[in-house]
Order: sequence, then C-alpha cells, then structure tokens
Amino acid sequence: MSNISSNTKKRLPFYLEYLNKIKSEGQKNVSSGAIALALNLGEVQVRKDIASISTSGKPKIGYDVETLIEDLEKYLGYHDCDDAIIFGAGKLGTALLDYPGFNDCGLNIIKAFDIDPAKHGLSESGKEISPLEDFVEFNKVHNVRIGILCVPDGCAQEVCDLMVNNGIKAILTFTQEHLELPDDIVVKNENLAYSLALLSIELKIKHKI
Amino acid sequence: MSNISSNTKKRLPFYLEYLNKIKSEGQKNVSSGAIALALNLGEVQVRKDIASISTSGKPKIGYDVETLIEDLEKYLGYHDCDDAIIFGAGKLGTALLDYPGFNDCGLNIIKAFDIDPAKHGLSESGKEISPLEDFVEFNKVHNVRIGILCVPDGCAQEVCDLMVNNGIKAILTFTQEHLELPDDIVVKNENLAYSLALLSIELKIKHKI
DNA sequence: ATTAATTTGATAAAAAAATATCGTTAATTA
DNA sequence: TAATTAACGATATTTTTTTATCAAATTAAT
Repeated sequence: MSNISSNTKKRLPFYLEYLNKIKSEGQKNVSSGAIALALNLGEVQVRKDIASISTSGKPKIGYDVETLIEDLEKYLGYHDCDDAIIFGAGKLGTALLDYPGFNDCGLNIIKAFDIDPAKHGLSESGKEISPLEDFVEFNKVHNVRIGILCVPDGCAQEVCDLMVNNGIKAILTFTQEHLELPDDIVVKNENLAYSLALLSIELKIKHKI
Repeated sequence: MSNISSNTKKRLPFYLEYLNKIKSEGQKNVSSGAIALALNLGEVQVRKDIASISTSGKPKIGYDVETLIEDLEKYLGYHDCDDAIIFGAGKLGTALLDYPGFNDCGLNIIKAFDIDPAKHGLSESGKEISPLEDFVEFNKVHNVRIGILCVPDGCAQEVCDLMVNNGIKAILTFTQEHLELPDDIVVKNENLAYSLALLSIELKIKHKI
C-alpha cells in the first residue's frame, strides 16, 4: 500500500474523476486504453496504476467501472471521513471553510481559528470561527490531526508550531513562508503563486516565448 | 532551458523562498549542504538543480545568495510580469483576485469575469469583476494568455471552451470537472480537495493507520 | 467448435531521476 | 608557502518511473 509511487498517487484522483463521469453516463466497463486516451496518459501506465489498487480488470472486457470507483475511493480514503481544521479565516480560509467539495473526498472541515476578533463567529455556511487561543483546549478533546494553514506570511511558523505542539500531524499550507517542522509531520505546500508562476514558465517553453 | 526536469522546476521556488529568507537574515553565501539540510533534500540534488539555472557556485564559499536569487527569479519569470484573468468570482475567485502575493512572482491578476450580475462591480482591492460575455471583446484588445478557472463544477468545460477560443493558452483550474482541451493548452489542475485527500493518505501511511 | 479480435497482466527494456564518488578549486591555517 | 579543508562540478552508479513487448484469457464471430 505505501509502496505506490507518489506519481501514481497523484494520478489516482484523475482516474476516479473520469470514472465517475462515465459512470454517470451509464457506462459499465472501461478499458485502460480508453482511460489513457481521455486523460492523455500511456495505457500501460494506466494499467499499472490501476493494478496497484484494484483487481477488477478482465481481458476483452476491461475494468468494471463500479468496482474500480469503489477501490479508488477506498484507497483514497474517501469513505472513512477525516476531520480537518483551518487556521486563518481570511479570504482564502473562509473560502475553503465554506467549500462543499471536500466532503466528497472524505474530508470534513470542522471549523476555523483566527486571532482577529473581527473574524470570530459563524461563517456563511454556519461553521464556527473561534479565537486561536481556544485551539489548544479544543484539540485536547477532538484530536484533529489535519490542519490547513491560511494565515498571512509572517506568522505562519508561529501558528505551525502551535499546531504541531497540539496534535496536528498533517499540514496543508498556502503560505510562502519557509517552515521548519519535525520530520514526522506530513506537509504539503499548496503555494498558488508558485503554481501560477510555473504555469507561466510552461507556457513560455511550450510557445517559445 | 526547457530541458530542466519537471521535478527540478517544482523545487526551484522552494530554493528561492529559502534564499530570500536567509538573505533577509543577512547571509551572503550559502552551501548546497545547508540548503539541502533546510529543505530536506540531497545536497547533490541541490547542486544539480542549481547548476541548471545558475553558475554562481564557488568551492569553499558556496553560492552567492544575491546572484542565485537573481538567477532563480529570472528563470521563474518573476521579472517580466505576466497578466492573468480569473473566471468565476465566487469565494475562491475573489480571494485570488485580491491576494497580493501574486505580484511577487511576476503575475498580475488583472480582473475577473463572472456570469452572475450580483458579482459584477469592484472587488475589495478595487479590481473589476465584469460580465462573462465581455471577455471576448476584452481579450481581442488585451490578449491575456493565462486564465484561472474558479467556476463551480458543471460549467467548467463550457467556460474553458470560451477561454481557449479567445486566446487563453494556459489554465490553472480549481474545478473537479474533467476537462477536454486542445493539446497546445498548458493546464495545471489545482484540485484542493484532492490535495487534502492525498495529504490524509500520506498521514495514514506515515503513522500506520 | 474453432478462429479471430481485444484487452489484461506480467516481464523486459528504456528513459529519467536521484544518489554516490571523486577530482578540482579556493580559502584558511600552520 | 605548503598543507589542509570545505565545497563545487563532473562523471558514474543506482534506483525509480515510464514505455514497450508479448503471452494468456475471454468474448464474439464464423
């Protein structure tokens, strides 16, 4: 299970998405070739990826869409729902707090914390935004392990320290700030500005300036 | 230039970030080992990555921080500013529209388009949110090539088609929807729900359930 | 019932990426 | 000034990832 390559893991959600699409169109079976074509991948790669998480393939038939979706969701943990907390209820933080799409992926954003008293109260979708200092007591009870860091640059490290010192084990961060963290913490940097910068590089390369 | 591996390209922003940090602390030179240690990478890897975009390394001294930052920013295109447009002025769209951090990366989010008349007008930071149908005329004049797709699932493909039919060449998308696009379009899928799902998988693997 | 056509899954080859090794260079110290 | 040491850059090796090939399996057709 843990020996699935990280590139494969990144592709799995795209398979799932495509399968859900064709399932909704009533398709019962699908071949690796069809998936490869739709997602612009190699068909051998698709088969290898799928082989790592499912066994529903049959010669001449392809894969059973339903089973494959089931297996993908199982691997991706979409069934056993995980709780997560947002730190920093700015624009991005509240956007994520109220974004409904997380539930489909087995993620449950419970609430947010922020230092600014002006932010405290309820979000549009009715989720609580509480003072940051309440987090310590909160997590003694709830033991949430996933944190989403949406604070402005400058206090990210500080908030991070608070997070990891109180039970957070995985962090999705949107800050530009370089974070020093213990090795056992799983971190994913979702720096949107960099993503966009990389996109613009790709563009320049592909279209020769 | 274009033969830099995509993994290397993804690491470059992290080097830049770290270098800016130590520069602000007054450090003039830095060794590959120090960078590797800070970013949890191999030092040979760091040297190879850096070699692909800079030549400021000196034995016994290390790299000149200032020069290296300069070279990284140059490669990452942080100097020649690129314009970008947001499609969909929902919560995420407006958060990005008003996010100041893009400028540092050479990205200039000009404005947003949305179908919903209730959204039209000015954003908090004073950027225009215009009717979607105005985009066609707008881009005949401005020729913006980078689009950020923040529309809800369901109309993503439709908006995408509008984008690519009117000059957009690179798309950063936040939708879950599977998009069919011409091969010459550069796409980056920034599916936050999936990122979070992957994070939770990593967490389970690392901490054995 | 036999043959042909598809499509998987396994094995093998190729390509790419990461890591290790080593010679060279430049600063420091004796 | 020579020896030593720290660090780069180049080359080589190993590992990982991707792609290609092919036999086995299953359905459909003749």
